[in-house]
Amino acid sequence: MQLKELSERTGITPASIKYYLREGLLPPGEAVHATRASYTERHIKRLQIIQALRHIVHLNIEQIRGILAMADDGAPRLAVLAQVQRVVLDLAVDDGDVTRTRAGDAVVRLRNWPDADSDARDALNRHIAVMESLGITLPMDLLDAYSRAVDGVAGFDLDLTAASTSTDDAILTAAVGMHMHSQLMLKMLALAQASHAIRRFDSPT
Amino acid sequence: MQLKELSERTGITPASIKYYLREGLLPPGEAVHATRASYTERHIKRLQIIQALRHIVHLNIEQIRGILAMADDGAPRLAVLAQVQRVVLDLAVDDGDVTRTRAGDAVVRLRNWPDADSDARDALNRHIAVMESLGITLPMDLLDAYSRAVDGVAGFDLDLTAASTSTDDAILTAAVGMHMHSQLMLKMLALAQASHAIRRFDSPT
DNA sequence: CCTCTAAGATAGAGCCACTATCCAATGAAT
DNA sequence: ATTCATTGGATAGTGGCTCTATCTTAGAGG
Repeated sequence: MQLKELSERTGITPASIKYYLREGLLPPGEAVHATRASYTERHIKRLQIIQALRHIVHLNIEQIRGILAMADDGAPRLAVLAQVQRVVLDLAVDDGDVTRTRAGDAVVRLRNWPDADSDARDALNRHIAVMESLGITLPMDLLDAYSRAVDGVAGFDLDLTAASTSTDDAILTAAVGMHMHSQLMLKMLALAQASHAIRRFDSPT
Repeated sequence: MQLKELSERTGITPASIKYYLREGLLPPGEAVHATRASYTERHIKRLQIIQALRHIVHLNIEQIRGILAMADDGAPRLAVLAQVQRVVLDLAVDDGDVTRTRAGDAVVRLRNWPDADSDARDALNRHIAVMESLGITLPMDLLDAYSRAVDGVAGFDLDLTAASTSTDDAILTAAVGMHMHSQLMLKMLALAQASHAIRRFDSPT
């Protein structure tokens, strides 16, 4: 198919598609000749992934390019997914001068996780430290409950990504899944807080 | 104190402070006379809140104004905190045409939460529906584990916000707390996934 | 031959959160 | 008394980001 059809089938304007081509997010179509290119179903899928990463997960163009470039360079799937994690966790965040805790390490031991991925563990340690420095204490039994919940879902998510036929699919599943779980937590927390507030202030039993 | 000192003590440029004044995020200082105004500690605190809501929670100016305007209008603290929730949950999100589930209601029953806040419950129902529509299934025992974890922290957070001496403090605690918990979940999930992946692919026991 | 569409290049638009400049007014410092 | 610093108020400009539009050249199919 050519550009126009690609645009119609994805709902993305030709101008935007050209932009994504320029930015290297979308691989060029096969050049039939100098002024005609042909695109495939893979391009449609790729555009859907770009849309999801942009507008659901809220990544910027550069972050998306970094992930997709790895995939296009034929990097092993696990490496690509590690990159997805790194970007979604936003490891570039500057935590400043908080004194680290080792609470994350404790979680790893508690859950009996193999502690190889130091990126994610460091991110967790840093994050817990930041929360503590903000006066949000995290007792071990809370970390226990969180990690237990997350332990269950991780195996399942892994099945999902492993079942993905293409690396592109795996990227989408992983990124959207992480984001959605985090948002789910936000919504549950809100509901829990609202419920507790009602119980505490509205019913002086 | 006057503007210059306010700027020095918060590290925010006078130009930005004027901008926040213009946008109605920061109440004007008490006018000593036509060309001199005096600011108080409250203004310092307010600026810190604005910074946190902007750069940690990533709210935009309009969202911040909506929240702070309620506080300045003397709205009851619970109403202001409900607004904080609404904004952080981003209820404006357009979920489109997913068929709702009642899984959120089930969670409410399971946890024995009083089901008065329909905003948060609707948000949860919608979110679960969106996840299901994306192929992310959420078995009841996962929702059980999530909600159990969150149930514990909600009471504690409520203590924190209740202990806040000012509504401004309560806003800060609530907004930053919600955001931080959600990010914590993201980081734990990443670590769990990494651990599962290692266990599955690196040790073919 | 005429029209459609392509690639490629470049420029412009629109939003957002600042940031800078200019002004008249005015108390404070010397 | 005069100079200086600073204010409120107004207005305009900047920089980053994601598109969006225009223009050119060129080939293909009807």
